[in-house]
Amino acid sequence: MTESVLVIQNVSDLDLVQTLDCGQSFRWTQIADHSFAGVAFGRAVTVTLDGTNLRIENAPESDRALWEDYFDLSLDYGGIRRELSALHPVLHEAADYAAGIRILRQEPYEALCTFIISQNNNIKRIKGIVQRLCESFGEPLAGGYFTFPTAETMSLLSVEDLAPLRAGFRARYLIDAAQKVSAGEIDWELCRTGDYEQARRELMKITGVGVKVADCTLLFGLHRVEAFPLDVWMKRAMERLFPDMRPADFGSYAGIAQQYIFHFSRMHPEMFV
DNA sequence: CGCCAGGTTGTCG
DNA sequence: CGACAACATGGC
Repeated sequence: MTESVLVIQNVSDLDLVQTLDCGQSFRWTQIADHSFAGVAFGRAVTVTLDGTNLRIENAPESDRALWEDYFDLSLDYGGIRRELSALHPVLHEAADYAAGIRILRQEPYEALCTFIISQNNNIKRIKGIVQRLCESFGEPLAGGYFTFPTAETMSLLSVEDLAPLRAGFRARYLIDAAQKVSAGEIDWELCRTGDYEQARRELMKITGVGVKVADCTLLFGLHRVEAFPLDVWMKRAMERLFPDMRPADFGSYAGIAQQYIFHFSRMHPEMFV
């Protein structure tokens, strides 16, 4: 079998562990120090960072733009980090600590579903449910991987069909999301480019999607980098580390600041005891 | 065994 | 509005 390798050169501000294992995507498995295996856009690949070379195995040259886009390589994270660091000394510290995080440009429906699953749940178990969802209803790929199931496929399922996932009370939310998305009731273009509050309300038409799941979907699925999702970690961090800051104070790249703070906080739980 | 997890919903005051 | 229990499941 022929193995195609795509190499993207001169990549900066990227740490695969920080980016792929920081709770924005639940589809990647670490297989070596700087190497992950996973699926995005229906393509199963292995990604490895050798210095400033990002190697993507099992990817044809024609997918170069797709992977550059997925890892958000056209955005100047160094510049954004300097801008954010000037806002607050603790944000400066968090940004330095998490400097290798990039906001992935995931598929909107996949981001929506995985963050529906994330509610009142832990990352380990979220990954398990997502994996069972793909194995059960996605399309098989080489190497034992599976695509993320489409909204159309999932819209034909019932809550009982999802029982093997052990998603609990979230199962009916997934079905509602699949039905509304497949029926065209969710305007992705509005979510991507419309007024932020309107985009939020668009997603909150789905049962089980509140403010936080909407914010995560907009940030990780539609690259609305002004989104500032507030989960339990972020609420603690805002109280303890940024008592003088409001979410709006973080500006148009608030979502990137949010990821820096989220990762920094999660890696330093002793700060919140 | 009890607490908690990248929350949302429904209900009650 | 704001507070608060219920919701399934399983890791620790």
